[in-house]
Amino acid sequence: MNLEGQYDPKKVEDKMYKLWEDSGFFNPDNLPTDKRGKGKGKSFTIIMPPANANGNLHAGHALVMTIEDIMTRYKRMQGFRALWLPGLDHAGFETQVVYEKKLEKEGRSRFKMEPQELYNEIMQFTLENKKNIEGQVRKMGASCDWSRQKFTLDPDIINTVYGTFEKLKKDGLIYRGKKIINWCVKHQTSLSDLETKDTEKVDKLYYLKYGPFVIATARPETKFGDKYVVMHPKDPRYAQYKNGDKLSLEWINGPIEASVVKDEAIEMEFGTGAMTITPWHDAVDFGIAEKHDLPKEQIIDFYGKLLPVAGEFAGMKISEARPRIIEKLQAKGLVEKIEENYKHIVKTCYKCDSLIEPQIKEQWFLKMEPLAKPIIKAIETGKVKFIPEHYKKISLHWLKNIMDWPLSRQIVWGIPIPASPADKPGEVETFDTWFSSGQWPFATLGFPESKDFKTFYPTDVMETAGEIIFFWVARMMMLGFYITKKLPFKTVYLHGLVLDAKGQKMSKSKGNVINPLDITDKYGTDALRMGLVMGNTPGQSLALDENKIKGYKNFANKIWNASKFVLISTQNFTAVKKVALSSTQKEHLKNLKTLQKEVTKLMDDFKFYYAAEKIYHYFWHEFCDKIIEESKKDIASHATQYLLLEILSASLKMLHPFMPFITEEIWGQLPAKNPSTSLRASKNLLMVESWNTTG
RNA sequence: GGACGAUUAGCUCAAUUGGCAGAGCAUCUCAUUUACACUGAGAGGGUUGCAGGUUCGAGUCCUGCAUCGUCCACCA
Repeated sequence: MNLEGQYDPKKVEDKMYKLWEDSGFFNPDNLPTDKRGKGKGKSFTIIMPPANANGNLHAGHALVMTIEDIMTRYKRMQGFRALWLPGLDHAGFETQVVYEKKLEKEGRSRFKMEPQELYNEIMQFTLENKKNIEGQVRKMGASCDWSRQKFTLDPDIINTVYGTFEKLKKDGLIYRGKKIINWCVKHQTSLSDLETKDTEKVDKLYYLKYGPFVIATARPETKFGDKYVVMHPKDPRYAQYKNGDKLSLEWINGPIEASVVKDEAIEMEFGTGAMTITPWHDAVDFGIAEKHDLPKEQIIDFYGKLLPVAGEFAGMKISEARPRIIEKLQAKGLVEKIEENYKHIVKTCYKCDSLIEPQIKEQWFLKMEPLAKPIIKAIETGKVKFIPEHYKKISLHWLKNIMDWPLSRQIVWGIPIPASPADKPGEVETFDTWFSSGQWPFATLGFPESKDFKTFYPTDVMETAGEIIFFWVARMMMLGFYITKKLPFKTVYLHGLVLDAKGQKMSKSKGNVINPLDITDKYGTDALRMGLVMGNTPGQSLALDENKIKGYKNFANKIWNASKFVLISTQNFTAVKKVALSSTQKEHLKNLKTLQKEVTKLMDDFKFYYAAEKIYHYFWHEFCDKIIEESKKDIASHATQYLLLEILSASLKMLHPFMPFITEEIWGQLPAKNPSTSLRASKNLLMVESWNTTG
């Protein structure tokens, strides 16, 4: 009897993980083939969202590991050939940003480094993190198949990515366009719309005299080249002006000739209802210029400084130039009024919060509409199931309004875009990192020829954060379907954010970050896993309270002690053919079976929070508080001992997906295979035991 | 401006899809070494955000409103 004292996770976890890993059962090819369960050797696949190899495991990862491990262990016990394929993402821009911060601390800068030198350093950094994260994933008890682990920069993955790019090109879906993009001046790269965020800013709104018109602008520094004044065709105030009218007027640096353009894009209510356009530095203006075939001129360079067109202001930064330009305009009597406290929304870089400067740049774009079409249909006809369901609407809305995807990033850390005629010789152009991760399910399984692809694709469940539904999930569906003609997964399960105990978003600046490894150290992995799954409905954010986890540590100890009692009390238990159960005992077994059915259904419905609660409640308040207490009256009875062993073993099975370490440890100490009960402990690991086989 | 979610015990959340509103934590009372004090027995705590409607029956379905949150599109 080794169940001494209290449950000590430290004595069990590392040892147990090694035992599992050495068993080879994380690899579905090694699973026992004599399964009788529901799965009967069918495959079950989850591709792990590849963790960014640029830091440590955070609470969100811990949640991913917990939910996906629960699914995988459950299906494995049901007799499926369960594959959970782990991976890591080079996470292009994200990682480069992390590394740049590191460089900054060391007083260095990426712009003073040779691209290859920078690439090599980041690779080194990434490989170190990769090792780190692999250890942390193991610590969470993840039963994933390490032999199939993939990294987004593996040669075969890169090949797949290039193959997709070629095919897209051949089908006319890739084009090189000179379009307006989001430019981060600090990071010196373009960003997709998803990589920018909106920030409210208070500025001044300047009303400037532009010939007979008054135009409102918050950005006078972009106005040097403005030669078109636009108004709504139905605006009665400007009825006298016709599209194409020319007029001469005095502007910032002298007289110019301007033309009138009429366009519905103008809001009559805003400002004066008339505006000039700067197609190079504003998305709306760009659209108007495209529509009317107007010339576009760059005013601000890629470092945020004014170009020679600004005359005396050339070379100045925006912040420096703006007040001086206004001074000059005031001196010329061209400022009608200045509205203070003008609140508006500006785009900022989602990493560094600096203002996005829209720029026109030649880039690779992917036409999304043809890719989105079949996915819209698939979602509408229910070919893919969303959990929770409302993500269906969210996805459809996005897909139906989809924009072309700018694929180019001006960073070294990533997969280089092949044969890229970059704007300047020597300029780097790599794929947006989501272009490679968007191909993850089929790329990791070795599309098109490998046996794995044929066996495990399409995958069963894509479990990831609701936050990245557009970034990743939608794109995986589009690229996956485009390449393989099949949707990459049948079910999308989206979890919410993990928040701190007060429901606040965790952030380094707030200092409320909960490190899952600290929790594991303090309370054990099983307790953390329970804390992450209990009360966690899909899609909803979860407040992670340390007290809650402490409660599940107590539960682990409860399991430990109850098992101890059962094992000590049944030391002399011997098998007989017929067990003479009392009617109460029969009732207990019947209730157990009912519970098994309920839990199985809840697991099948992805209601892990509810299944966990059922088992928890049953084990503690039914088995421990009632059945064990009752048993003390006639603990010597054969039937009583049989009942205790039966319920204990069935409970361990149901608990295993949630609390794998403690249940496996106790399972190993149950009496050896016994023909009169369903116990068959000595040969098999619990992780490959059959899910429901009591009675 | 559009969409989506949330609103249930002091706190965090359930309620297996229309059938007796329930858990954990917290609080209070009792038990005092029991397999387990990381414990046990019990108690208090609710007009399910508001106003209507459908129904034998509504936390659940319908309509409107309020508050909080998230996402999308945007005004120079």
